[in-house]
Amino acid sequence: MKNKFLLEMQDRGYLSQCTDINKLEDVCNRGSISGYIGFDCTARSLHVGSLLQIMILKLMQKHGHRPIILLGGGTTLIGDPSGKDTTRKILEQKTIKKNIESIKKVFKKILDTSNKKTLPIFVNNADWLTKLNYIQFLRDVGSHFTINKMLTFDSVKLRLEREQSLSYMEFNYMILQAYDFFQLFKNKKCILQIGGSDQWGNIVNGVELIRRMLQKDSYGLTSPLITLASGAKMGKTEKGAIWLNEDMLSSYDYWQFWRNIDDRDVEKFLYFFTEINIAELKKILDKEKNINNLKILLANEATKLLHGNASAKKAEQTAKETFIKGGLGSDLPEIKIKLNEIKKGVDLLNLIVENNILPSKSEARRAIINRGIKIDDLVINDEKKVLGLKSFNKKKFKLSFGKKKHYIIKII
RNA sequence: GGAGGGGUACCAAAGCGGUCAAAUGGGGCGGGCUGUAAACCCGUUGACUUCGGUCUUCGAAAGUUCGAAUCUUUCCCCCUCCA
Repeated sequence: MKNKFLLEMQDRGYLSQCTDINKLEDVCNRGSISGYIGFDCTARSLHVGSLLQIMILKLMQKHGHRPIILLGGGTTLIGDPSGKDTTRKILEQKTIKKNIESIKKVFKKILDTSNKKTLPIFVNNADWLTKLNYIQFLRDVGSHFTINKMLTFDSVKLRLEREQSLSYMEFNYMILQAYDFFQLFKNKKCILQIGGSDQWGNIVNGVELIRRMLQKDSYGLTSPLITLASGAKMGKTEKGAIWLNEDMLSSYDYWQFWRNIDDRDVEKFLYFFTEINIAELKKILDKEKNINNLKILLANEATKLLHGNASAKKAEQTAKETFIKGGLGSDLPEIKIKLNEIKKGVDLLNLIVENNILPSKSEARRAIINRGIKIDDLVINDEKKVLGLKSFNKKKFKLSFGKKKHYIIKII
């Protein structure tokens, strides 16, 4: 492979399958192309599970191509059955609109918005999908799909095999996604669709639809599904989802997420989620044998991409202060208590719950019983502890829950 | 439309009149070991509590009973087979 863009895709491990890699290479060699990736709008923020896709868009820019971000305002109304066991709840249009606005922020942060040639384009498929005329659509588009074939796609097949119901609504998802590609091909000269490997079927459908309706070539390519060494899904734990929007997860917590990656995933993630060029990265990996330094590098680089260099450095500094020196880093979440309140005495359980350190008093109590709550590194044994002025003589102290969650308590 | 099976905590799954805030496994959280890792070990996992208890929970509602996740009725939802 000679095309620089595709070569780097491959070297970084972004490449899984392509509908026609040789032809795509020819097209890329001839000049700048536009390619799109679709994103779900089911939440106010994307999480790290979508980060690889964003990295690919960024890589396109690096090599002079234009990324198109399709925010699935229309398809989110339906719900993609790929990889889902059950129908998910249907969102209201209003919510989806809000989600889209919120999600856009992250793209604007990560992607390059200064170069006109590769300026990202945002599209919302609600713009065309919600205007479709059912009969017309069935005739124009539906006629190109056979049920026989649709039944063979994994997204459908798996559901049926597992004897899980699949609504007619969801069954149509793949047609709508194919139609999205068709629209973008026609109106934005978008010749490439990229997606996770679970999207392969949907992407191929789009390529075929374009061929049938316009007799034109388009291309699809997928990135591998990220597998964690632990077997868990990337960033998908219900409780601690790693959100990309800063109002949902602070840059410090984001940095911590990368710092705490499984040893076995570190090298792979350095290729995936940093912009360090490959030759240099290889050198670093060759030289640096201390896995913890590599994790710090990963955390810094990944945080830099999303929150900027200053935030990354601040997070690193805070981590150093907190974990190495056992002190107080400035980036730790701050809890303020008024002087006259502390004079009256502040109930520790209430303090923990009111500041969302734990969701209920019962859990807070349990944490104390399990020796999980510390003040200035001293284990609290008394679940009825009331903090008064005598408890300490500084203006600031550290409240810790477990080994990793620390808070600054500040008296004002 | 007909026949049957089923809906239990974050998930899976047991319980089928009191000893059930509900076995067990997974996940989560905390502790130990370590390197802010993994593996392993231990604890914990509805809420409130003056730590005596109290309140809410087994698809929904109503009922039987001293007492219901467990029995009855109606309703809602899911699955299988037949039409």
